[in-house]
Amino acid sequence: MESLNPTQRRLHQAAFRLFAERGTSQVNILDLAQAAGVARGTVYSNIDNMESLFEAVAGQLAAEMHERVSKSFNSLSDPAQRLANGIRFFIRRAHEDSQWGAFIHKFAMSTPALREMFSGQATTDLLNGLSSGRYTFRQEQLLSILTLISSGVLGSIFLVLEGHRTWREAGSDTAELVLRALGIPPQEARALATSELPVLPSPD
Amino acid sequence: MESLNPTQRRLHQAAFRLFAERGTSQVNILDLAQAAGVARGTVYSNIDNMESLFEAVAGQLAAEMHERVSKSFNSLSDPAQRLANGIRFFIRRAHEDSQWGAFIHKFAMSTPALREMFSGQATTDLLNGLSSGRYTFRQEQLLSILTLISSGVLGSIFLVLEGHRTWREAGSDTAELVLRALGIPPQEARALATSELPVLPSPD
DNA sequence: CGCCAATTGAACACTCGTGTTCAATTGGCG
DNA sequence: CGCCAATTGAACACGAGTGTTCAATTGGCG
Repeated sequence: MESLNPTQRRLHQAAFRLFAERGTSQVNILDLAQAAGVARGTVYSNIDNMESLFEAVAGQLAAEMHERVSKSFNSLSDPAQRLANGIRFFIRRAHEDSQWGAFIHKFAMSTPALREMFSGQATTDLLNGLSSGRYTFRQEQLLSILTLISSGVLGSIFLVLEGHRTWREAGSDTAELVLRALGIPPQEARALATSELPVLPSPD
Repeated sequence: MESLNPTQRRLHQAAFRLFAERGTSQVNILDLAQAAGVARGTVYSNIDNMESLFEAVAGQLAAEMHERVSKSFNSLSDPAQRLANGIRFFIRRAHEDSQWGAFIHKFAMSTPALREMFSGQATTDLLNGLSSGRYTFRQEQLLSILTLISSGVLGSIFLVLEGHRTWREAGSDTAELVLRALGIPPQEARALATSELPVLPSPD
């Protein structure tokens, strides 16, 4: 992952936009060149192929989001509050940057870097919450729970992108439902899910 | 939706298989012809184009599943038991017929017929359960709940297809978590989610 | 100013897929 | 047996995209 020159940066940004809007298979070299404001020849001399470009873009997005969420979690110790906030961070960001949302919604499950972004932090938090008695579930269910959370967040992002719900509604609903599923009492689940949501820290 | 002659039936079956395995954009006419054991010319004289073929296949699948699930529900009045069974029907079937599972997982959200299959029955059951006091959620949350259920089932199907969990585990976990999210007491949620699951009735 | 690396954009040769046409073949049925 | 509709498979004419090459142009910098 060499650092990028200005032309490569423009290509990556344009690629991100096009992938988000159309999906990988609908983006060709000419589109990319035009979107980046660059000649076709320049594309070939700056990237290897679409596939590695996609991996690079997805990896960058995953790393950036993971870092910002982790940073925000430094000041939170309660696993349930972290989970409620994590869920809402993703949903709010999808609303604030619909290209980001569309990209996540399309590709979150399709490449390891993005899957990891979703479940990495959550896994340890779930286990912490379980051993501290905050959650009540059986440990064998961990994978099913992670899946429900990831899928649920993606579904909510879709809802928000389509305009069926606001990010606040979708975010707090999803967080509340997940917490209830994990054994948090309804009233507390609701409080955690509707608490003030901090600004996501900026990356380095 | 004219009824199909034998050649068309073979084409639809082959298309179903290929769509499930590769996704729509990776299936071309020649592949389809070979998979159906038919000449390329025969394809063109039996179907209009890939898109309408896909719609037909998806519509047929949705109608068949919807009918079978509805039939099974005739003998169940408890909305929570219906929901637990509905969730597990989908997950078990994905296991028993992995092509079916792959098809659903890829396309469940991409065409109206399949979306309807997922949420049609569930909507009325959720509202019944709410007004009968079986569930505790706020009515504005209905859409978020439907999304969580649909997404969760799809995620579980993926887990089962990948071999990360058995259908029994994924099915009962998902049903249990959803019921808990809806306010069913944990112990009862578990009982409903692990109850004997009837055979899915055959279509007409 | 003049150098040099990067960019430009046209031209090529290629692959793969679509959709059409059509003469020849097949096979089920009266 | 012979008819006729369906199937076959090859041949066409396209269009779209890939990846390469390269002479000409640009523009930042010493």
